[in-house]
Amino acid sequence: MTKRATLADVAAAAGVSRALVSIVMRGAPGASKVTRERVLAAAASLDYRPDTRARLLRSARSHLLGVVFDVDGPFHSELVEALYPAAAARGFDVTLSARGPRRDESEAARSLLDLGAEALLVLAPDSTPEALSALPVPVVSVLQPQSDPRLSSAATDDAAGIALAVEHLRGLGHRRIAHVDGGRAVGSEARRSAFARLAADDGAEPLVFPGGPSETDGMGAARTLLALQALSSPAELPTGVVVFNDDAALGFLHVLGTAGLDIPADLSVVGYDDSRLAALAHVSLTSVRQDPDALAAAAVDAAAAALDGRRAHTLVPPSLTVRSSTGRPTAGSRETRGRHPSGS
Amino acid sequence: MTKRATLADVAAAAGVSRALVSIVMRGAPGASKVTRERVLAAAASLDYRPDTRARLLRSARSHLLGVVFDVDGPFHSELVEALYPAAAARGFDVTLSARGPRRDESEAARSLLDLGAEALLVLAPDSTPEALSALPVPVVSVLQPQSDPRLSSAATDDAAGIALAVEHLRGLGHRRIAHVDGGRAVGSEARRSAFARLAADDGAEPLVFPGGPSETDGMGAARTLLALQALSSPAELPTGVVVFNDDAALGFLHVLGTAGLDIPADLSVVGYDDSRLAALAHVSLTSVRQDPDALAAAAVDAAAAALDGRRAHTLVPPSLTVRSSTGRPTAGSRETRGRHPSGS
DNA sequence: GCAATCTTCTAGATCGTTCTAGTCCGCTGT
DNA sequence: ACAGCGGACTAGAACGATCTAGAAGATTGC
Repeated sequence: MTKRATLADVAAAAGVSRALVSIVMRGAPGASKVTRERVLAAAASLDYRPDTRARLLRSARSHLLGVVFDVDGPFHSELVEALYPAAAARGFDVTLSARGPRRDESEAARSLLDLGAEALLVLAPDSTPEALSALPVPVVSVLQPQSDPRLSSAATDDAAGIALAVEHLRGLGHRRIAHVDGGRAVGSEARRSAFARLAADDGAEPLVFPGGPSETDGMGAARTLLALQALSSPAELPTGVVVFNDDAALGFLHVLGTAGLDIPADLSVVGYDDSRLAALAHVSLTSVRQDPDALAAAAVDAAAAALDGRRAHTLVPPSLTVRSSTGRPTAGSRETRGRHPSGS
Repeated sequence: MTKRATLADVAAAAGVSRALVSIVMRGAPGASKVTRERVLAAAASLDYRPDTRARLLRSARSHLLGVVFDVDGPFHSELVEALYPAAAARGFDVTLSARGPRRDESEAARSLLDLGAEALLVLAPDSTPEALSALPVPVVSVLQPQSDPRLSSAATDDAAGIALAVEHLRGLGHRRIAHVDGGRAVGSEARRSAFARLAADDGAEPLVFPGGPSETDGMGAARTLLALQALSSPAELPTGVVVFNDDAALGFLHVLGTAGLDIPADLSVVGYDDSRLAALAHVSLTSVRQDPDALAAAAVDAAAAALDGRRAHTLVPPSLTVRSSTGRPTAGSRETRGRHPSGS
């Protein structure tokens, strides 16, 4: 377990000063081509790696991005992984801090600041814009758009995502399309109002069921739908549903499945996030997919811009992953089999 | 955006030297009670927080633990969250680095070393023991037991976990119990041999289906079982199955469910990890639960011991979360309904 | 031929801590 | 009375990098 090499070691090996080695390692101007190569060779032979701690301590710019994420937030894992190459490509390092039931956002943020992060990327922040902008470094709200001029943001265009889902269903022939919303969850309002706008464009009354971000919320919405089904005429019932996210969609599907509905023959369901869950064979949920690489690039760019004093608010277009929870509506299929078939 | 306070600021405010403030902040001996309180009051009024970078740079012991985890590894998220309080209780800070399809273990480890981590906790390492022990700091293998004397480890007692599952099934009245193994996945060998030992104790031939860690692997094992079912007499078929992990169990359940089997009437299934998946209402899988707090505490203790030159190898007992994928065997239920009922 | 300029390089200060090696002071024991 | 001791405190070096200011040598301008 030998000690790691320092700038001074490399300098001695190459026969130059420490300052010059620093210049070469940073790729800064001020070194001739030949010495540059000599220094790099010496560094390589000593297996030199700059010490992040010392670099952070001294330099005004630390080039370290702090990322606050949820340990099991939907889509967070894909995004975190995409952030590493995106940051590296722009000359940043990345350090992570997890938020969770036992560790809140401000605590996670503080520990990143102590490590010297010069900007923070907060994935789906749950603090207020005031609290975020009070931090002593620029903050980028990722996955949640922000209008606050003191913050930056990089998020998916939720209106476009809802539109993709609705247009997919319309293209399949669905005419009555409902939305199960996200309650008071982050992003719920944007998706709900986008849905309402689309329905209005079509001249229809928007059909929105109250929901939420969790499986349980989806199950509640499904029970509401079943109750409605017992009262209304089939022509008024939706044949396609866009659910707030995959978790809720899963609960929604579960209740309808045990009630005997056939998916997608009786009802087409679209989720949101294209999470691991949606891809399971057992679930196979058509879902709106957010683009992790584009979001990561936009987030890092926003951080870089914020460090130069400019605020950026980027919206990234989503795509749609079609699986087997959506299909053409089969008119009247429910009547032929009775309203509450007791599937077992 | 005012600059953050330093030791010197606190020292000036309290009318003492920087060194004494340092002593007080670290809780080190060498300060009288009255000045200690005066310094703490000054620090609080200035909202002083020690700068991790400078502290790391100067002190031999950095008290920083680096954690390498999988962005979507089963159980990793729970464990990561449990690590924060466990480390804090022992005077360590935690910093994370994600491993994933696009970022390998050694790269993740290197970035932690550059930040000054004095020991590494690697969750379910995929490098060889040689590679891990070649790192210049102590390494703790978490979730995977190690026999290598150069490493430490903190893992769940897989033999006990398999025993819990098997005994649960036996207690329900199951006599023929099978295992779907994890193929070449981490931990598969331990669980398979534990299962074989239990079967041998019972005087039975161990019934092991080749599987793997993924949903697809579980689906394959289920098809093997269905093929066997078409050939054998019912008395020879298993009524209970212990699957390598929850992901595989999910695929296993999916194929059997679409083939018309009733779970748990026809077959009881136990998973492993008690992941978020298992808890979904849609799945409701009985599963072996690993204890995140106990594992986190053992892992941090192992790191602390390793820093003192001692190696520790801890096994933590698991528990069983019983859900609705297991129940009493209903003798002959399959015969009365035919072998391949076409459920829909 | 001499000053001005550019390029290449270096010495030394600096970031905010911790650590080492003291100083100062009051107390004790003989 | 004086060495010895331990508790409270401090000055200044150190950690490993970056940054500022400036020196040495080559090149250019007039």
